Amino acid sequence: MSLPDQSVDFPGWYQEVVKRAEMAENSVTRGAMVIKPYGYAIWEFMQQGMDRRIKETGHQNLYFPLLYPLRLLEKEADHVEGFTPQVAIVTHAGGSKLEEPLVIRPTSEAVIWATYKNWIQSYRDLPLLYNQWANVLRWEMRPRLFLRTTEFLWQEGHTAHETEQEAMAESKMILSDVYRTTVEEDFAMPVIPGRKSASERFPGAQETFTIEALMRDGKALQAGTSHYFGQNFSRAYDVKFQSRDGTEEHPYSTSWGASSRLIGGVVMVHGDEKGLRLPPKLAPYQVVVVPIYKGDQDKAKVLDACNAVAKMLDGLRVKIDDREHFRPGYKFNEWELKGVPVRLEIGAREVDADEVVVYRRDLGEKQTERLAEVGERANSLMAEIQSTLFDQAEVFRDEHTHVPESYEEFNELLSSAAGFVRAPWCGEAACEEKVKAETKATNRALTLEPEAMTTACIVCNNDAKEMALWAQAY
RNA sequence: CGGGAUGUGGCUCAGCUUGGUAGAGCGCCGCGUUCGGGACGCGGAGGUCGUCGGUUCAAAUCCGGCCAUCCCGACCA
Repeated sequence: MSLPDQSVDFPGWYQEVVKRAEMAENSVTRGAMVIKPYGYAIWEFMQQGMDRRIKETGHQNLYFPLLYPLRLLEKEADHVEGFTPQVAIVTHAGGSKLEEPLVIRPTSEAVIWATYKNWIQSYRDLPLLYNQWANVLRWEMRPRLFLRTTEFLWQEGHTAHETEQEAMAESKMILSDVYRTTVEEDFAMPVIPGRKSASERFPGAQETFTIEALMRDGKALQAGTSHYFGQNFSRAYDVKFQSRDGTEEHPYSTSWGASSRLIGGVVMVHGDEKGLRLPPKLAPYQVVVVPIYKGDQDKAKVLDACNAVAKMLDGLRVKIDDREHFRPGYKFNEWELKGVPVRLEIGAREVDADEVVVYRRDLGEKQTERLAEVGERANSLMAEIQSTLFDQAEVFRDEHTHVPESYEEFNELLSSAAGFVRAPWCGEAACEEKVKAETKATNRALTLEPEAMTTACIVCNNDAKEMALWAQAY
């Protein structure tokens, strides 16, 4: 009945929570999951918040096909090299072999740039600020629910710009105004924004920006990435426009994505020994009302009171759990497992006294409230719980961010997945490889803007060029 | 794709060593008693024991092939 201990078996705990909370389960298709209604509802609330911000920053949604010719993927050298190992290819259809194989999109730069070629002739056609919500397929050896599955859901933005400055500004703006705000405000997950080192960059990108979050097991999760491509894709796909000066130029481009993996993140950042703890902004039910009665004489009275209270919670997502075949204690445990932020308990005692028992999942505390004030109280609790979860995660993150003095200490911290480790780096891939081989940890992010360094690389002791954030990662 | 393990009702597993009528807990269905932190009693449904072959009078059990899944490594949102 109880969950595996987080500190003993974190992967087991995660798997159990996701299954028992009815978020998702493994499917008959190896590596691909079934997202169940409770998990999909969380995805929809994430989607709403992010979609709103994408549109507020001037983008429009559109949709490109799931399949596109393999030869398109092959046009950008780094891009194809990066994705080939994970691409599924359709070779047969309509009862015969296809003349030209089609890839199932692992990402859509190829098909989009092959199309943008037709849409861009003049600087007057720019910028193109488009986004799509889609599923993508990347073959996985070792799948894990939400975190790593062969098929996953995401949004991918693809923009084209007149100038380098404009494209660079776009990719940074998305990181801060869409990803960081969505993840921090809606997911209550504090993140560290940064740049990826060359080895961690998206295939084909000149610069990749990231937001990194810390899970409760001390491992990092990349929560969203935004890429600056320069002219890589416009050159590879032969897209040109006539500039204000009349010259012919390749546009500058970006792409950016965040996926259903974030749902795994919310589990691993906020979950505890009782299960999920959902931030109110993502919770399918923000308040659950549990009626408590013995026999039939109290039943009508109590249920009436529950309905009356639910009406006072106008604007909140409320569930009255009036199932008769479960006792209250069972329901308490179930809704705590599912992470519902607030539970109201209403029995004959409360009805007679014009009171309600209020349980908050974030702190695990019960309080008795005046019935007349429960509407107002529930509303203020939503904001309180949202910020408490963020604050708790931030304290955890800060307590698990280390600045080692020596390579020995650095190695020990990373090997034991003690959290984020800040340490100067010379910029050489050889040092990243050594760290990965010895500790399993990778370079998660560099400071958003490069800063002048006067110290030595923690790994090789040569002059440091960057301050880097290191961690084991999902 | 390399190394290790496992396949038995929906789930978790026992039974296999020593071949002989397929079991438990949870879940599910019915009835009743319960109901303020995961209730209990009684009755019931549900399994070609992963698969194909071999040995044997007889195979969940012994032998071999295949398939699948899980864990550990290289890849990844």
